Amino acid sequence: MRPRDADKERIIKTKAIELIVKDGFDGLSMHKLAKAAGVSPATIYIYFKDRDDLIIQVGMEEELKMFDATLKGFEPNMPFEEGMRVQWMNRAHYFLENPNQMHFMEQLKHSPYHHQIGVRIKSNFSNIMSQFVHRAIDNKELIQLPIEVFWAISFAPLYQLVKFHINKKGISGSPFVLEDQSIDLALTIVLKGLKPTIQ
Amino acid sequence: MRPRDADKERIIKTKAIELIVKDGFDGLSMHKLAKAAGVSPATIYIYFKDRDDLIIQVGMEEELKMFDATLKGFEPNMPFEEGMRVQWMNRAHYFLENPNQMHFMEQLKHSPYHHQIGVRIKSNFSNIMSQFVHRAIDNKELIQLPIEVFWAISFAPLYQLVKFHINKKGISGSPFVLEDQSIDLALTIVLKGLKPTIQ
DNA sequence: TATTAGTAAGTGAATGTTCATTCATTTAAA
DNA sequence: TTTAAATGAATGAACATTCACTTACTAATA
Repeated sequence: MRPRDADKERIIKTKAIELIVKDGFDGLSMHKLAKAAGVSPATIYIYFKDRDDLIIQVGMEEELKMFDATLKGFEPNMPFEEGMRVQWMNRAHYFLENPNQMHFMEQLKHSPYHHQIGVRIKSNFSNIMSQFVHRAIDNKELIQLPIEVFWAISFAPLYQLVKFHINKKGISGSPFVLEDQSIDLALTIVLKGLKPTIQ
Repeated sequence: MRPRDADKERIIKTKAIELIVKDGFDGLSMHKLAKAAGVSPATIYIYFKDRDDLIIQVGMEEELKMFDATLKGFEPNMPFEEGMRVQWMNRAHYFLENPNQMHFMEQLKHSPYHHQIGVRIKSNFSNIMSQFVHRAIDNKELIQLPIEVFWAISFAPLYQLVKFHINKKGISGSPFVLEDQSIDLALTIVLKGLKPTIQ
């Protein structure tokens, strides 16, 4: 029996992300993808049931990779500030080193495919975050607040900064490059908002 | 001479947004749109040069409407906290009342169409915001920081909360409804982070 | 070790569908 | 009567997917 060429699945997935980032989901045709991957259109259907299955599989894989990267060196029982710093740096570095993946994930997140992806991954991840948040609240390192509010304040600013960086443009369309200094500043402000005021 | 039916352009634009929100840019076909709008496919081409032009025109119109809504009752020389509160409430209410538009704008923002839209609008808007921020910094109501960092911290959390609300799901996929109380709490935290600490 | 049978990988061309866009014609308002 | 709006059918390109076929590898056999 002839074995599968592991590279082929890899290159198909990679090129799919590239095409989607360049031309949107609109721009992902199976013929263009086959050509970009140096493969027959029929070959794609050996690895993926159909176009939707391809997009969903790629989405799930990327989501998983992102979570892995995010949680590197993170423990839910870390001191609050340290845990936040680890998460920020993990995310920032992963996104800055993988702009295509970040861009793809953002497109996916705002597309109708999103809700078909990754319930298992997400709930596992959010369990860890939930532990982290509740421990920090109990320890009076973090004010009392719903997890969604925590999430929005903690990470949405970082994502926005990375998006500016990836688009190479800030507000008003002026050139923008994200420096470590700005990441630090933003994190400091976020932490100041989230930590209880000492009386 | 027979005049244009103003309703027709209106309904084509509205249905385009609906279709895109439901099925993504992928799902916007001119035939489906024509059928949804109760119009011949050829009619669409009276109002719009082609599919791209339609998307871009709709995008520009929505961006403009959003900015108008955002700036209602806002003056760049307002006290910092008051200005922030006005902006938050304007945005929150506009998005919550126009979930389709919000969803559409978010899809657009992460698509390849985005960079073709609204340089003029954006730079006008960001001038106003820039004035507001610099005045607040000069007045010591706001710490010194780059405008992109300000933007990311100030508004990304609100957008994230609204997205949770529109998806009806928080992190982990648990049901979520955005209440005024959470908006207030989030704004309070953001302001605490942004305002200089009194020594 | 050499040969071969079996099997799934891999293919290019073909299929039928759907797509964006145009065209010849009709309709309705000025 | 004139003019542009409005149309349904037509056009050709691009689309996702399939199919009949070839290729390359494994493993059983001699």
